[in-house]
Amino acid sequence: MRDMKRPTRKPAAPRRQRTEDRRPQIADAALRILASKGAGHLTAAELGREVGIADSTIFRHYRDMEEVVLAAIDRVRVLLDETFPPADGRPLDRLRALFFARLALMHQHPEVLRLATSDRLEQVAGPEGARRLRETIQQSRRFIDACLREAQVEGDVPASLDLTILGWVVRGTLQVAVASTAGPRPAEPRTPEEIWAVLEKLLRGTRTP
Amino acid sequence: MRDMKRPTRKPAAPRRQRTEDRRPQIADAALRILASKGAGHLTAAELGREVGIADSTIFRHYRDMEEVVLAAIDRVRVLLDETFPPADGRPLDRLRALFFARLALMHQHPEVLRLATSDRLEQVAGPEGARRLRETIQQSRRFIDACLREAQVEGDVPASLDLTILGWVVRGTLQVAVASTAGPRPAEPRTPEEIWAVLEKLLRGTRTP
Amino acid sequence: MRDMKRPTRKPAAPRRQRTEDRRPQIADAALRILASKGAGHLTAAELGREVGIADSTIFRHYRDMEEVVLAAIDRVRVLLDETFPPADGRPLDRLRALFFARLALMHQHPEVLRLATSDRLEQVAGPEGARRLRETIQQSRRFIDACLREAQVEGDVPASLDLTILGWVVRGTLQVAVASTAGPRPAEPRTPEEIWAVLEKLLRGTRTP
Amino acid sequence: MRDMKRPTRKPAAPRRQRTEDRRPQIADAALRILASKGAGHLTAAELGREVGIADSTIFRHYRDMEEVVLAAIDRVRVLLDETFPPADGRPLDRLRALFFARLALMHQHPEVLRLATSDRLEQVAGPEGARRLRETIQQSRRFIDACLREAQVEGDVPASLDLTILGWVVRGTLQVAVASTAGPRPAEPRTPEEIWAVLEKLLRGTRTP
DNA sequence: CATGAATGAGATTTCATTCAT
DNA sequence: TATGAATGAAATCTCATTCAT
Repeated sequence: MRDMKRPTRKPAAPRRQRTEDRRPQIADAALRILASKGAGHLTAAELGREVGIADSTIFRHYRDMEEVVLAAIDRVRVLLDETFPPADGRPLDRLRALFFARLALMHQHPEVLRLATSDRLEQVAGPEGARRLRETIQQSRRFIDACLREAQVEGDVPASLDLTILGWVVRGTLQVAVASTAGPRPAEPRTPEEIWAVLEKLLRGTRTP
Repeated sequence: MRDMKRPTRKPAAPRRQRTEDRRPQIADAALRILASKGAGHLTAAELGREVGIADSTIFRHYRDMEEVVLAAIDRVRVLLDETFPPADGRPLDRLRALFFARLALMHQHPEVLRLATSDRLEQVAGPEGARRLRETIQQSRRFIDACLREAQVEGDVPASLDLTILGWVVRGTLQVAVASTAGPRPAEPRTPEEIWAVLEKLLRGTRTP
Repeated sequence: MRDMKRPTRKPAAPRRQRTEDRRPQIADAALRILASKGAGHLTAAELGREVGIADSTIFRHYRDMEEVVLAAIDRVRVLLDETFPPADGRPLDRLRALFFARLALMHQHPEVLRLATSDRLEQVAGPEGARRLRETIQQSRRFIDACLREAQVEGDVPASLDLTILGWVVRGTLQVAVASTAGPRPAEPRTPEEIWAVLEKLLRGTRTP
Repeated sequence: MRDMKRPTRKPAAPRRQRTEDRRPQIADAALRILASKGAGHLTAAELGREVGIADSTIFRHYRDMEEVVLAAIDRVRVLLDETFPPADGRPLDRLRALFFARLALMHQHPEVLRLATSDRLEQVAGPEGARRLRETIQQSRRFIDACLREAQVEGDVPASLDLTILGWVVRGTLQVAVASTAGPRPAEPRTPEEIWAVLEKLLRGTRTP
């Protein structure tokens, strides 16, 4: 009710498309709504409006709303998966690559940011969605921890520091950095290079004798 | 009135309490629900069930649901406010004090964690709630930045490192640490001392000559 | 909800009064609300506010809201009853007296107007209230018809005219006159004398040879 | 969505009709309820029962209850508009035509009577409905006044009589006549001809020299 | 006598979902 | 494939009324 006038009508996508084409359209629309208006606005009606079809048509392509959310989550998972760099090279370089790829992804797809950090989505997505989301997050965690472990072995990062906690530092920094630089116009923009430079110095040890 | 049909009224049994007592009970229940089930489950019915009163009774104590959420937010704000240490002492000590206080708070009140990090609560809380929440978050940011700035001036933290980004590191670490150690049974528990030790070493510079 | 702010607090009548005193206060308040805001706003809460007591206190003095409305109706009935002039004198004079008394009453108690003409009140008041209301209206009808009948007998009004229809003319004129001159600031005010003059001329026959 | 619990959905049996058909059905039902049971009973549930659809279905065809009432009012307005006779002919003839048309309308559509005379509908209808209703009433007033003014000019009605008050007489008579002859079984039925005959004689002046 | 707390019924409205066309 | 009509469940909120204090 609050915001009743929504004149943004999509350009009326060509009618009658195949399910194979509609499904990603709907999942993307869900992602967009999730990002711009929040889970509370992700309704069949809103979704239909965004895609340019009737709300009831959603259910020709997905069994129910839960499936739609699941599909949206899976799109995020794919995008996030693509940010994992190849397993070769020096560990801190791999970590930097992930860092850059994540920041870039969040800039191109701010929707993903919301999904990835929204701890509440779990409840929207139901148990299955939560599971998949957790899985993806675990994957990131494992990748980061592996990099750090190797970096300690190779002496790039002081071996005296608790690995788990180092992982928290890296993940936390990434989270806040993404949240602080994505979005319409960040208050204090920093380039990925600047951010990584600081983080790498911290990890390597910054004190010169 | 309207209809004049007055069917069986139940004897209205249970507890009677004063509004002064009920209001915090309701606000706390809201916080608990928010934490355990998410904003989507924060309904008057659920709230009533949690408190042990009828859903309609909620509205004797709060004008509407928005006011309930606002009250819940304010409880969080008070708790968070209390974690700011006095402004004296060395900057990194002040930072550590905040760090410990926040971790302790989140252990005692895991609900707060959810609220404080839920980016979507804004939509639940409405514009006013969002404003208050942002205000509190800004406050933390400013406190941390001030500590880091002083620490740089005093030479505890390398002056060459970008202050803003350092702030992201600290806030991020705190966020992830809280999320990783609060909750029912954390996978890899760490004491606040351990966490802070790592973070402080990173900030001071860990490389020995 | 629409109009939430109602700063008009009554001067806080002395607390603790006897039922005998409270009952008329409540009935009058009901009348006032009915007049100013309509039947839809006649709620126990509003009533309590108007009287200066709690809503639940209403039910110490009246069994339920229906009784309150009934009491309000009875107050109107009393007021209307007092407008019936004595049965002596010439019939058109008696009619004029009623006319004047009714107009005066409606000016002093505009609430009455609303009640008396609100055909819908019947539904608010329930069957009993409707009955009493009809009774009062019947009384007026009979009085007017009696006057007109005698006037015809005495030759003041042409005997050729249908008595029933003449009654409709008189009652209709009275109704519209009251509605048009009562109220805050009537668009085209007329004095009772002016109104009656026209009506009497019509009844007596205005055509001069 | 929110909860994902999807209990037994009934097979959703009865009639399917187009919105174009449903809207007038609903508006008419509203009119009927308004007439028979009063504004207090005009609820979505009652409306649905009257039309034969679920209450929630109302809101597929009208945005909210206010729109329903507005639609009902507009139906009345159309019906009343159609009772205005063409502007030619002698003024008293035009007046008689309106008189007859109104009486006929009220016999065919007794609901209209209630709406047209319900002074409290304004609160049910909201400001916009009240405005439209007032507009229609003004229109009648102006038409009647114009007829009377011309009739005075042409000498059909004594010029000495106050025009405004004459208008009140005519409108009042029409109101009471309608109320007295419409409805299930009027106590003292009169034909439109009989009613008009009396009124016209009064207006023209009945006294023979 | 007075009140504040409590409540069940019901009103409006939203929403996911089904079904006939 | 697409849709509009229909629906039951649930959410928010109002209100008359009861009861313990």
